[in-house]
Amino acid sequence: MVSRTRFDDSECPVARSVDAIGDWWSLLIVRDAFDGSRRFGEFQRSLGVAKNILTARLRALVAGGVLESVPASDGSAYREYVLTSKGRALFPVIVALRQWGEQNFFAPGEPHSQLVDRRQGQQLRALEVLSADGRPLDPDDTTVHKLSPR
Amino acid sequence: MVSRTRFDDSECPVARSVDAIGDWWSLLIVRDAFDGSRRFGEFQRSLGVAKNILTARLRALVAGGVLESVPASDGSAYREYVLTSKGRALFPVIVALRQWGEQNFFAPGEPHSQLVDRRQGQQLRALEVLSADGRPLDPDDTTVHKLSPR
DNA sequence: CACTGCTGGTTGCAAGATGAAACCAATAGT
DNA sequence: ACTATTGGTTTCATCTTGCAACCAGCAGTG
Repeated sequence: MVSRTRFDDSECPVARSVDAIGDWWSLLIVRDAFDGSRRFGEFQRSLGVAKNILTARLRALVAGGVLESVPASDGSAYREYVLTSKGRALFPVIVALRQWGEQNFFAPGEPHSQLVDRRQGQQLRALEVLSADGRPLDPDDTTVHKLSPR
Repeated sequence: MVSRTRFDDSECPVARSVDAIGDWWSLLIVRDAFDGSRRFGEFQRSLGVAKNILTARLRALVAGGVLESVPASDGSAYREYVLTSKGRALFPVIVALRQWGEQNFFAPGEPHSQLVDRRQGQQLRALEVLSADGRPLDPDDTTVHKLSPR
């Protein structure tokens, strides 16, 4: 069930990422994990996903090294699912999706959950794609080089 | 088939984004669009996806305002699919996924396609999540506020 | 114009994925 | 000791996916 290369386009890092995450539910699981969810039941109630699906996705995320299963922090005999460092590295992905959603799918003034800096309670700065020397880049300012050697 | 709210968690911008994109194929279509693909056949050859699936995804992306269908630029009677401004705004999402893939799914020195600054041919700077005043933020430095009023 | 191949699809069907619900074992609370 | 909760598994009906065959409209060729 590790399901190699659904997208055989695998010299592209985007395709490998997509393949590693698995599906949309998995991404929402990761989002909830960033937001503090750790237990099976928390994910299930938060997402409203069927339990068999959740089971499969959690297992896949653990197998893929995005989550790991650790003994529960409250001393009970249950287990918890926490982000690995690889999983935490998905932070910019989630933030990018969040900002795209905020900017395109909410009417002005429509309420929505908001990700804020814990220190100051402020909204985050919009992500910027920058060149090596710090210039902001549009899509048109970039090209893809196929198969770059080291 | 506009398929509203597969994820009823829809006060969350991440969920709305995910719902708007549709599925992984759609995301790879968008990636190819950033890389210059415009024609049905280009997407199909590049992705290796079944034609009926590609038809459905292109239609959904057009319906969702991510792509638009315009007369072909080469004077032929065919049509092309180009990113709208909403679609171009997905650039940070694609870049974030690409960087995550590069950093986690390629052995050092393993060749992969690379996104570079067209001006200087350099790799891009890694995306950073920043606070309003420009401090780099870890996941732990942030919290989600539910249902912020404007 | 006739012919031929490409482009951009549609349709039908088999196989796989998904989701709801029932069931269940182990744990925790009382 | 009893009961509720947690974290699943199993079953089954349904939806989605993907392959392959087919096809209509365009484009280039003689």
